[in-house]
Amino acid sequence: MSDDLALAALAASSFSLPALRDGQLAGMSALVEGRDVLAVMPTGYGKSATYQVAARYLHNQTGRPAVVVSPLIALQEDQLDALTDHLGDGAAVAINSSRSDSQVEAAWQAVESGQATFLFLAPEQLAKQETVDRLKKLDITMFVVDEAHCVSAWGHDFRPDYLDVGSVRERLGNPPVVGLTATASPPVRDEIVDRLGMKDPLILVRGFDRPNISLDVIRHQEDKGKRKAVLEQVSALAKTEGMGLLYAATRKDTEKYAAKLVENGLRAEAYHAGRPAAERERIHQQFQDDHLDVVVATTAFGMGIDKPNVRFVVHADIPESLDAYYQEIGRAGRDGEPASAILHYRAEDLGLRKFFGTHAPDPEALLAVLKVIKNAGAPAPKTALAELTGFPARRVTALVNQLEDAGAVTTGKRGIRLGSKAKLPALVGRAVDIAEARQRVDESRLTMLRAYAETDGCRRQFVLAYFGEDMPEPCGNCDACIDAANDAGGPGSTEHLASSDDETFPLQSTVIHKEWGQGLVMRYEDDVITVLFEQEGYKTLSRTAVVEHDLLKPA
DNA sequence: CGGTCTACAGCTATCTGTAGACCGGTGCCATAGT
Repeated sequence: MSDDLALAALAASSFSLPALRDGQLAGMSALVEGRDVLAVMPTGYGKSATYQVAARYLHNQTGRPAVVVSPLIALQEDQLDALTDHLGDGAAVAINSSRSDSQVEAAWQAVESGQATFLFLAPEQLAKQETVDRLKKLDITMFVVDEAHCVSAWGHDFRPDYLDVGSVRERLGNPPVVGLTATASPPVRDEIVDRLGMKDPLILVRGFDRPNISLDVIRHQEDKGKRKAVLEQVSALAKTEGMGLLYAATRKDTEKYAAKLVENGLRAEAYHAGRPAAERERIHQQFQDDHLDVVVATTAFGMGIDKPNVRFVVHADIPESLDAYYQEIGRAGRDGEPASAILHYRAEDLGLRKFFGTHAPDPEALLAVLKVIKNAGAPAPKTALAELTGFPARRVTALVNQLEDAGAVTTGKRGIRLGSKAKLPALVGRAVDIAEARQRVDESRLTMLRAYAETDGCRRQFVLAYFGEDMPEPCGNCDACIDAANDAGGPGSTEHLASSDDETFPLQSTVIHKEWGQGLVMRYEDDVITVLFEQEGYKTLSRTAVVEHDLLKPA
């Protein structure tokens, strides 16, 4: 179509992209036509270009801007710089707490006058009604949510304003929405689609398999032994292979490992959110400039990193999910050259992750908020709820989110009001049920990480199945495959995958369990079937039991 | 939930073992005080 040609020409002339990759053009055309898009692509694949070219194209035609919701101010600044390079000064502006009042006003005027194509915001900015009102007048061409998995991972407790992003979109008159993320398993994808209120979205999943990254898991009994093994391995890798990342669960551990690595003669730095901003920036720069051998980091280090020559990513502790793990190891080997991902695993480390995980719902607090809303008799703004309940504003937001999930309240233009005529305790009950279901799903995601660490089958097949991708043959580039090759004198693994020999419940087919409801078949290994249920999360069933007791039915 | 830090007992060691308290990730933003 002529749109496609024009988009490709614009990508080449204004964004220095002479050739578009598979998926990019499809995403651009869909956006230009006003369709919602969810792009699941690795960093460096060109997710950003997809919406940027489309937004620029529409801006050229209409003079209207696009809004980009992005989680980190530092990331927004990087994007701003890149867009300024391509499109010139003033093509993109940002509104956040680092800007003075006059800078904020100038940014508004830049988009209102039609000069700027892009307006970047953190989701917290959207909590202000006047911001939403002013955005609405812009009649934006599209609503972009960058790092869209944050809607699922960060929304509920940590940055609750993420969960309101969908309702903001609605209040803006439902402009086309595009979600961008580098990693999302089926339940996370569903949650993004749901939270952002996407209708019949084009879902683009590209570049998932990273065959040049070898996968290894090293199991440990003792904490001491694990620490020693991590240090020895990272020292060896840094000396022979090149630079890499070491992820640890706590700030203190990053400091300890970094100090030991320096003792071993390596250029290593600890990176976590407790270090002063200037030091974090310095470490980041040294990393980019190849002046460090190892960055030892908490989860604080990562988003927006696109460095080609990271040769290894070692985890001293397990992350919270396979989604997080795959995102973190995906920072290795971007240049396509061989790289290693090694997970040091102790079953006891799951304890810390449970502690970090979602907290149990608090029925009394939920009821207190509902009572205040009911007594108000009119829509109540969040600030009023905080005052009346005595809870901090953030806690109110988290509680309201839980109530909103249950349909107990709705957020409108003037504030929050009851969304149901049912009795308050019944509404609280519903909210508690939903929050508990979420907790079960979170715990099952952790269980899947454990299963990855403990499987004897091909690890890449396991990971790809988790993301809903079928990989018929074992990869030959993970510890399980290499062990199997050594044992049997040939390639292959103990993995048993059902592709054609199990017609009843094929991979990715929908099944029904009488207690757990509808689910998606994710994986087969020996006698075990893994099914992802909406309310329960990942469950494993014995194939023999399924057959004998007729536990599953095709949907 | 597990790791680590602190206090103190034991009984005279500038020491060693251990019970029990305490702590643990990610970043917006607003607001108070120099």
